[in-house]
Amino acid sequence: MVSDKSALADDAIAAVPEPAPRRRTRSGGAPTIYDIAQLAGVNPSTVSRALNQPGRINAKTEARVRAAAKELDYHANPMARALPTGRTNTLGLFLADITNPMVFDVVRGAERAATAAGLTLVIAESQESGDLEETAIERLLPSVDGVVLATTRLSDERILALTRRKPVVLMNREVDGVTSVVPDIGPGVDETVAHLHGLGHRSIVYLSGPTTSWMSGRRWDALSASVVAHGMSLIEIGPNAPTLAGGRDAFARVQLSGATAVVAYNDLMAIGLLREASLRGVVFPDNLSIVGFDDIFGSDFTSPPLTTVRSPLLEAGTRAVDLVLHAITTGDQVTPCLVTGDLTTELVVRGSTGAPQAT
Amino acid sequence: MVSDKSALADDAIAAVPEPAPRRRTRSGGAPTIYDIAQLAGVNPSTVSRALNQPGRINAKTEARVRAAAKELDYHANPMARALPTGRTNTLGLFLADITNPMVFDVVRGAERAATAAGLTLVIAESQESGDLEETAIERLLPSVDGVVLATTRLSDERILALTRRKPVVLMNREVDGVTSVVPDIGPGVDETVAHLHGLGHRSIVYLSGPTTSWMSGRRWDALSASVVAHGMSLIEIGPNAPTLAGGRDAFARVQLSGATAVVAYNDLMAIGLLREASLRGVVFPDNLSIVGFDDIFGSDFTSPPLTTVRSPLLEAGTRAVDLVLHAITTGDQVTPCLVTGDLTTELVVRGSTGAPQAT
DNA sequence: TTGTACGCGTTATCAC
DNA sequence: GTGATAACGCGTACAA
Repeated sequence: MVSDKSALADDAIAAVPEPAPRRRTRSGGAPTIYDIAQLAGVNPSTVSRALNQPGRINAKTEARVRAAAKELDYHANPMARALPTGRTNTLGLFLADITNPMVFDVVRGAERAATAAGLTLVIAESQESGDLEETAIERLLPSVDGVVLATTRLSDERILALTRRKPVVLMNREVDGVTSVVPDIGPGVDETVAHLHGLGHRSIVYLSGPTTSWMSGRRWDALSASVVAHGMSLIEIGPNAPTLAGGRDAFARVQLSGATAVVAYNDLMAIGLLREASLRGVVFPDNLSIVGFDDIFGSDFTSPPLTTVRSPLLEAGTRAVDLVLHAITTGDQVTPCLVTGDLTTELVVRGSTGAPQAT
Repeated sequence: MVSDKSALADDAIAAVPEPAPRRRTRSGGAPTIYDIAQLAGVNPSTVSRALNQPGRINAKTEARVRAAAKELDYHANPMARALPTGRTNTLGLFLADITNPMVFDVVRGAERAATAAGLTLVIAESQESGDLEETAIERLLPSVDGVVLATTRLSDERILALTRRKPVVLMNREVDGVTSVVPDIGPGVDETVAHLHGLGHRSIVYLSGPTTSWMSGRRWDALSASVVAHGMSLIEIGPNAPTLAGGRDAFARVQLSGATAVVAYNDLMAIGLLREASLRGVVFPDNLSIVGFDDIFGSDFTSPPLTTVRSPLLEAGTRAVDLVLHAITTGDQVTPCLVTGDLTTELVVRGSTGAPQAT
């Protein structure tokens, strides 16, 4: 059920030296504190102390223990350690799609905070599948001290249920009773609408993401509000896959709509649309203006470069992990909250937007 | 040391309903088979069997156990399970830089193979730091059944040492005694050199990556061999950081060298150089031709689009995990080998290469 | 079919 | 300062 030999067959396989012998101790497993204890002539519990509470033990004994540990290439088993302590020193970051460059900054921010706290960050992604996400979380949850759901596709109920098992922080989504970090899209969206209005556009098409994306809904809401304030109109085309292909496939409908300005749910879609439109002879920004969200890797080297709403994703990732850490250290007794304040968005104007030219 | 309260202060924090109560059983921890046993009126070991060996137990008892488990929202603790069995059903994928789009396909390939085998893939990245990689591996190794090192910065010795602890498969690198998966760069490089030669170039500059990158050295070797065969010359500029910035920063030296054609260690560097050069007035491909490696996300929408050597990264990721799986199931008694055969590379010609124009 | 008892590697709580 | 011993949650021979 696991793998077949064919993986090893028929290829250009060059045999190499000796198949290194694994393991070197009695039980056949990795060296344990018992092995060290025996080698150093002390009690296993002394070994544990020597390694975890430096100084609180006879210097000579400690040295002997450390020497033995080094010789055996000993490494504490985190799982055995987690059993009595209940702590794994590990944090889980769950992503829906690791091939969306938008996660770069989230990961980096989370990593920075985790590393600073001496914790290891493990990343799992679900390929946009709620089921895969479900099982990944189920498997990993007991092995981590806390969790950040960066772009979850789970239902509100499932998320709330997780909350009762481990500290959970949500990103880019709000669920009642769950701590979450979501940048304030208001400023960026207002800038966008004002920018388009100033260029002469009177109507905007919103290319929405998946219906399971909470953030896609919020961006629509923010656009709606802002558009009204500017006396403009707004129509939705969607839902679409939040990918290059999703944007590309929406081109026909966009053209049919006669839109002069499109705001896409994210940069991937915006770029997908922009490239397909260019291929079909659309001239940017004369015939069409496009705005995306996230300011991802690559959004500044399309032709023309993409105007987009930038979010402080690195900050957000850091903040999310900090909140998990806080929940862990305070014994999980933290009031669910929504962090939004200084995480604001801004419009980055590039070449994909301009005044509509009468045809 | 872990986090300060400031993370929670001063921001726009909206308090939300009840801080959900965590945990619901005696010991204060997550529900265990003991809780289920008590609720179902059976022995803990019966619970274990009912859950792991469906059918091999009284149907009525099993039903009762399952009902109790569902009611308590029971989830087996993978760490406690791993202790007696020695298996975690988890694979580790280690990356040097998750912000390099080159990892997209590697991750997807690895995920596909892991999921097919019923295992969960956890990803860890080291931000190009050998030390961070070291500690991440140290922490995670005991918690996984096997490991894929996709772009490791570890020394040969350290890698070989890991081999003695858990099944390890290397990607994009060869180390004596370690199983590895490395695409055959020969064809792609030969095509590249022939392509440039055909355009009229007589000299090539190689923008090398970090000295810790094994693959950077191999690409140099392959270029050397091919260049000689074509009666061309080759010079190296480097080492450089394998990033956009690395390519950008190399521009001055490239210009100084008077090169007409540059082959960069990877697409990130190629794109960085291309963009900087464009900014400085270089006209592509008349003044300069650039070729990258990997065919990453975004390499097809630079101006001009990037000519690059594509590797079967998805295939390679799948293959690497299959090999780990094989090592696990056969009890680790696998001869180290090198898979290279059907993993071949090819040149993707785009607009960044052309005939050099006399100035 | 089900219960008993032990081990997995570590930490923590006792004595000494 | 150090040694013995009991958990931690689960799997599993072995006995019943």
